[in-house]
Amino acid sequence: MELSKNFEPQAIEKYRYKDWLDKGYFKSVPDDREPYTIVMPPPNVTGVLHMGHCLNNTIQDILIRRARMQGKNACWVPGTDHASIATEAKVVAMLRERGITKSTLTREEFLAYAWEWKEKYGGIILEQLKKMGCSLDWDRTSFTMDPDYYKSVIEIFVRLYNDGIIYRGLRMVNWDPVSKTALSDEEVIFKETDSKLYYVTYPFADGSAGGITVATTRPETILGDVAICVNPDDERYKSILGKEVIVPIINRKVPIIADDYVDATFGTGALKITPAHDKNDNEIGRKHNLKSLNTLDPEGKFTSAELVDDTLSEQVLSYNGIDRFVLRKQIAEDISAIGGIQKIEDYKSQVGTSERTGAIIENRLSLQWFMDMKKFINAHPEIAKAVSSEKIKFHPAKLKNTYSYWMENIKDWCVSRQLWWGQQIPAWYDAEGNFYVAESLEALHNSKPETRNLNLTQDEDCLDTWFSSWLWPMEVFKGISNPGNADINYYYPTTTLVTGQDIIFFWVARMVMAGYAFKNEQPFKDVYFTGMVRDKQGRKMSKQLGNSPDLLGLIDQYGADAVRFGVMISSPAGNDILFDEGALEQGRNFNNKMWNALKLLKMWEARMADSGRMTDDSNDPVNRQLSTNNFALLWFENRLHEVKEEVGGLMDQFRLSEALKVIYSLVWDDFCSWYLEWIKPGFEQPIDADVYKKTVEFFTELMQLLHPFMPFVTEEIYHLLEERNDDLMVKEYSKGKPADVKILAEGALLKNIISGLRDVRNKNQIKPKETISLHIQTKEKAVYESIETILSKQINTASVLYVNEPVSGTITTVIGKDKFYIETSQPLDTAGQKEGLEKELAHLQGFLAMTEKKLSNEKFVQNAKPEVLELERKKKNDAEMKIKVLEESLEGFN
RNA sequence: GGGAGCAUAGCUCAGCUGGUUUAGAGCAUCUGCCUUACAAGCAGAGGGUCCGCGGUUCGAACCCGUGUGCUCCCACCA
Repeated sequence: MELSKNFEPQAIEKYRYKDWLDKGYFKSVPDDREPYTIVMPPPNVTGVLHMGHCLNNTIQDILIRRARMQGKNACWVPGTDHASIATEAKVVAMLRERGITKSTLTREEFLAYAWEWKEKYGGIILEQLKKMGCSLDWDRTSFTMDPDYYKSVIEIFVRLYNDGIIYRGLRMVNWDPVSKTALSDEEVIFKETDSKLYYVTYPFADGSAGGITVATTRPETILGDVAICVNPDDERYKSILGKEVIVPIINRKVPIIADDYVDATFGTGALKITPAHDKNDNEIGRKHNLKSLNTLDPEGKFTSAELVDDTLSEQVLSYNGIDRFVLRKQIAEDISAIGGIQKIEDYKSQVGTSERTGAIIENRLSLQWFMDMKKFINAHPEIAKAVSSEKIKFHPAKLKNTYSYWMENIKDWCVSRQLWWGQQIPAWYDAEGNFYVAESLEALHNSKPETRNLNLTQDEDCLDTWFSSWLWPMEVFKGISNPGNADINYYYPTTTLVTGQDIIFFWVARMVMAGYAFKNEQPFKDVYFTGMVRDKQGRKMSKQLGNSPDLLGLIDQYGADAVRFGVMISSPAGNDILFDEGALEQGRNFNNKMWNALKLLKMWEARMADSGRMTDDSNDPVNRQLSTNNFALLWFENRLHEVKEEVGGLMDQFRLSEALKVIYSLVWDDFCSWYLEWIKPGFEQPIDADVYKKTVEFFTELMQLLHPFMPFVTEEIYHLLEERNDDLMVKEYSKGKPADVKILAEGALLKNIISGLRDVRNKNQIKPKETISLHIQTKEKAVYESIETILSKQINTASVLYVNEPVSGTITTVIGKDKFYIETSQPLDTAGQKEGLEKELAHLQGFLAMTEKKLSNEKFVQNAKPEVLELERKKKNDAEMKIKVLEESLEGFN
């Protein structure tokens, strides 16, 4: 078989994925094995794959593939989220392009367009995940608006309403004027914004001179002012408390009131009160029984509709329909024209924006549905404890605090959204404004027959997306719609959740709540939080910066395995990862390295000597090979045991990038650079069949160990190494064995000596092809017996001899406790060598002094643990011995 | 304003219970090699005030205090 020069991923990935799929390896049904369950955080139904998904899903695939290979029943559930705001915004934009405005459509017409859009673009991202090799159980693909799912969300809403947890109320909410909906507090992101602080004077109403000056960033709300508020202890204003002032332009008389809330040190110490447009003003307004005058419509444009008690001038009426930010400047100018502006300062303030649309949030008084979170949590005390008690483990653990803090300071959740795409709120209103909550109109009529005669209309609004996604780990197994079914009983609680720490409140915390409240059980055992994927300079990936790489392009260019390697190699849990294409290159190179090792083995296979040919003839090259390779085989076998153990421990602790590093180094360094070179037969010589067989076994084990990280290349090599009837992805790991530390130490010594002598060759400019004669002066000749042939091959010696005295005319070096003399035809750099030995000696003398200082410290000898003390003595002895050897060697130069 | 975390080689990070040969890895850099698997490679090397200061200890990258710088979360004084 002719293997390509380099690993060529494209064709292999396609074929391998299809093969796995066809064989049903991704499928899971309940059985007797231990389940390992992951529910994928459902991406937005119209989303496309980006680096965040890539990282997140690679991690999940690694965990799920490992669990599968451990013999567990691995189940990874895919799906998408209807993502009401984001999707509706996209549909609205699509309609606008076609010249259709949402307001001209009925709800049914709009939803028809939305579903059409969902069918067309929904799930693209799931197809893209296949390219990454994700081993998802596609038969279980779920969507948060599937019929059963929809019903479950409604059912939960009704249940919570009946329990008195969900209520309807007129509250100040976060209003997104772009999508024209209320938002929960979590959906508001505060951003530092440059703005201006306007100092506006309100003249006294009684005509007396002067007035009161307030500082405001929002002149556009002035027409809704109902009072001016100062701190009761503020001496400057005590005398004018209770006086009235005139609101500029609209000429409304408003009182000067006092409230502790006002900070006398900020601005002028006087605050204008606009209860309709600010949360705190609203509070003060309620306390002081003030009117609330709304001056902005749902789109954030001025409206005078509520200003019925005022005399509206032409000027005020002319503001109607003007956008809030245009109006801000306009009103500032108009007040300035009548001399009402004292000064304007530059000012930085935190401005709330919509998480989805980026629009600046307005505070708006509106009737919404809320969930009383304190009441809800108090009804289920496990919710607050689950994370702090580590019943649910967070990785990294530091995020526990974030979770607890949020739980302890939780506020009511606004669950209604003024959108159509989502679960419509199951509440019906009669003509008198009474409302009824039920799972359906029919259910309502059945439970309350008197409602049959009423003319009822359903609430137009739908529920927050997170009010459906919080049921995800349950409802993907029909845990709400069909409780007690075989799937939910088997797969729930799920094992691990992998998600971004940015949605810890939105989603993770709420799933914990839902799990305990509706299933009386935690939703998952471990949560692995990923950080954010940033670019090389540490900037967030964004469309504006253009630093968001085209993932599918990268997969085409480097291969899926290389991309997976690249995102995993430096991404400890919870840390942001800096995306660097160099890491992908490293992954691709790694593929090639393994591919070439495979090619080497295939070459050997073609020239393999039959084991049966073994004779007693020690001159037979194959016979000789087996005995000398004995050490290499033993050593690598034990290295394998050691690393398997180490990797297992790291994976259990979710230290995935470290596990990958360890495997990478085992494959590249230990297997390719050391082991394969040690057993490599001489030019055109055959390899012993047993050595070859063993090597194939090692290679197979390496591929198995690496498989969860790089599934395609490992599966391919697995099949190319030997004819197989099974597949690597479902090959169970064998039980680990303890490593023999003595063999490992010998291997380490051998590597040390080889490196040391190669360094000597390098420094003395001995060409690689030039052979040397090596003389070893050692007291423990036995140590070298098993490694001599390997050593000889690796540093290209003509002969290895053991001596008891220095050999003159050679290059001397000291490694460990032994002296090595290299005989070469090259002219000797005596001075250079002497310098090298002196440098080494100085270093050792420093080291010795340090150990001596410690050992002569009585307190150290008294207090240190015996093993520490013993180690220190050994260090001292070793150093002394080496110094002696070095000094002897240096004598040769005098 | 409140809280959490971080600071180790040029970069990204390990360093777990304070002692493990006077601090490790990968990438990058430098030197030498087209050695019959691999130049996307091989062999080797250099590179550190473990952020500053103080303390605890026989012993500190690690513990404590303090300063500085950065990151994140929460709150939102107009």
